[in-house]
Amino acid sequence: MAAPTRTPRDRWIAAGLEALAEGGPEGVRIEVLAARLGVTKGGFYGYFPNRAALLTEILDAWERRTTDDVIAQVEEEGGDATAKMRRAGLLTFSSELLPIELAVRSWARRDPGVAARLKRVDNARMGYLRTLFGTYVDDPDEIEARSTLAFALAIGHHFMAADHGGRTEREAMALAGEYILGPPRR
Amino acid sequence: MAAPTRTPRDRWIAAGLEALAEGGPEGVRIEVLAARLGVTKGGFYGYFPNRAALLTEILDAWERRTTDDVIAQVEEEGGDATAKMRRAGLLTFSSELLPIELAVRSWARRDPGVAARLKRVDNARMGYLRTLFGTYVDDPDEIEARSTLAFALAIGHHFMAADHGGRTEREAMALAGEYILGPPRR
DNA sequence: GACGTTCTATACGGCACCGTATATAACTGT
DNA sequence: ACAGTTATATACGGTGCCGTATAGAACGTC
Repeated sequence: MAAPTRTPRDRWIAAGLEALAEGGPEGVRIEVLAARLGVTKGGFYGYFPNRAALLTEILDAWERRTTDDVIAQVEEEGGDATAKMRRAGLLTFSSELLPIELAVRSWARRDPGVAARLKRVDNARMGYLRTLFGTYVDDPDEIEARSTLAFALAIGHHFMAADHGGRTEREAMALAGEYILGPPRR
Repeated sequence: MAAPTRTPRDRWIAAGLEALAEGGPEGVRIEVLAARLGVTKGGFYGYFPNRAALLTEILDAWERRTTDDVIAQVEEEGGDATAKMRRAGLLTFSSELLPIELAVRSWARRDPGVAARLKRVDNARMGYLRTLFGTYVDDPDEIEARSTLAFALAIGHHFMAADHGGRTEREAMALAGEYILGPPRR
């Protein structure tokens, strides 16, 4: 009853996510995506009213993947709080999701809508962190300090360009991670 | 002997720095800068061969300000290591320099030349941090851990969107800072 | 195999910006 | 005043992209 859909909605969004990861929101150009999909933009405007709508759906897709999908996978695996934590971190900062995450974070500094989204996501993650630290740290101030540091480390080191004096970045991160996750001081 | 230079080189660079702070490198558009300077782009191409040259000089200016200028000001004030440290941090993350810094950091993820510059700057800063921590921490691993965490916190928290459970961001940062700068554990 | 339906290609007008070429204005030393 | 010099304005062609309008191609149904 119709021509076969060569390039459905999802493919545009997937291509958009890739472009976002590589070039930020400015890199998401409809004609460029079309070329990459081996298609012209003809079909695009059947699914989306305009470029802004695509960007919104790209963010929707990312938000879902980096929250619900991650949680679902983590809960499926099970394990204690620390194990879940580690797993959530690995999934969230996987090579697939990380570049998108960093692009969104930069984008949020210039777009209030994106900032609001990111706030939702970050608050959920910080809540998770506080819960975890709460299982072996009593002082609420220390819980907040450690959660903030852990989060800032996880995000911040991707924006840092420094070497680590003979150590690999991996080693330095392990040292810093241990320092912040270690047993309570007091 | 000539018409008065209404818009010298430096003004183009200054306007470029502002535009970079507000909109990233994509926001540095010659015709837009000209309009903001109340001028057309006519004069621009007398000073710069093209847009790329302006971007390079913008980075030059930023690099100088955020390294040499900061160091000079810090050294002029004097004081002990901790005082110098604090002062350097305040200057580096001043409301004037901070937005540029964050824009450059995002930019560096997509441009190898910018990444190389940022690496120079970050290495200098990390060296400074290690020296400071070295004055009251002995274990080299702990020095590296603390330096990495302090740096990641300083940068990372500007890319975070989370609230801090009743606390202001300032309070949370103070807690985290104290935790990482405090006396040695062992 | 003609039909309507759905996806895609093509062609277009418009906008924002780049970089060049050329003209005009503003000033200074003589 | 005038010429020489320099900063700026204006006008232009080119590019990359957006969004629309329209035509054609591919397919299931009858």
